[in-house]
Amino acid sequence: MSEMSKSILDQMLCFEVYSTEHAFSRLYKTLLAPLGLTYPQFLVMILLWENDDQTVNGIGGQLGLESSTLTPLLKRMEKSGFVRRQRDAEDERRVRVSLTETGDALRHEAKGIGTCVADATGMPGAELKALLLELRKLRNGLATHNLAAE
Amino acid sequence: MSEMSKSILDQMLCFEVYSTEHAFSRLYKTLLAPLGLTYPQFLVMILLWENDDQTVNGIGGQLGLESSTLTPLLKRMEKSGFVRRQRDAEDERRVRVSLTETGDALRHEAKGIGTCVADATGMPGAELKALLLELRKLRNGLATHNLAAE
DNA sequence: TGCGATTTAATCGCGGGCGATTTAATTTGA
DNA sequence: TCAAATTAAATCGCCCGCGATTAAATCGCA
Repeated sequence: MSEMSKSILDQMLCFEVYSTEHAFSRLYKTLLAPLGLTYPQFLVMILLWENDDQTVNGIGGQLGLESSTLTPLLKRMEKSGFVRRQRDAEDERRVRVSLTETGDALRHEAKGIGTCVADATGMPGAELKALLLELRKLRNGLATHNLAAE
Repeated sequence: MSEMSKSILDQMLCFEVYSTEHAFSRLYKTLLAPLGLTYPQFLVMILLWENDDQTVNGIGGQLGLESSTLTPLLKRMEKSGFVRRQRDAEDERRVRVSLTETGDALRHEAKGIGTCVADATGMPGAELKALLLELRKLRNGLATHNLAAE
């Protein structure tokens, strides 16, 4: 596959990214179901565990999600009892999202998940790390292009 | 970042895959909108352009999608006039999906898209190819694990 | 032969995901 | 000062994605 055209390469790459994401999603679904979290909800939790009390846009910026996606998602998380949503007193346009006791405690139950997934990949840490960096490069390239188009 | 734990690595990797997929999806959306296709619909078209007249399960197997996802998607594609859906006379359980004239002709209009995306990545072909192989490895690892869990 | 098991799509309900639009709060600047 | 521009979330309609279930056709085997 050395004389492959760029466009065929792209076709295969977009397919790989597409199906790898689905594979991750499926794996996480089974691991997260006992905790009562979905995969995107888990990503939000990771951000909040790292840095509690963030705005909707703040979270959206890090995950690349619009408020039209996040608002209903956060409402479901609120209903599940993991987060609180309250208007910022300083700036009433903003909604601040923060962990409840339950949400904070969930951190410990989620402890083993990462290692479990890393093992499921069947790839050594060094290789995963290299892949991570390549993906970041790719994403930055695409993001730059998406921005330029506006 | 050399003494990173496997679970942190996993967190970052799943995030990268997640957001890279979204970045691809957004880019394709803008490119495909003029053709009247969505990104998953485009993936189906690629399969049919390569190999016309496939069953729902055949397509689903290649894309990793369930009939519960494909049936409505294919119905929308049929309504758009790109494919035909008809019961297989040999085996009435099967539904065969085939290109219409319009769908086949669309192949030419989609010509430039691959190159366009490959350019948008801002990465040289060799690097993309290497990334492709790494992703395939990762996906196969995850898929194997998902199967083993059943 | 005929009946239970299997296979194939379709359906349903729910949770994402986004573009376009709306509403409300804040900022800007004439 | 105060009206226009901007910003933050929310809402709406549509498309995807899956698990669970269903309906129908086929297969397999006693």
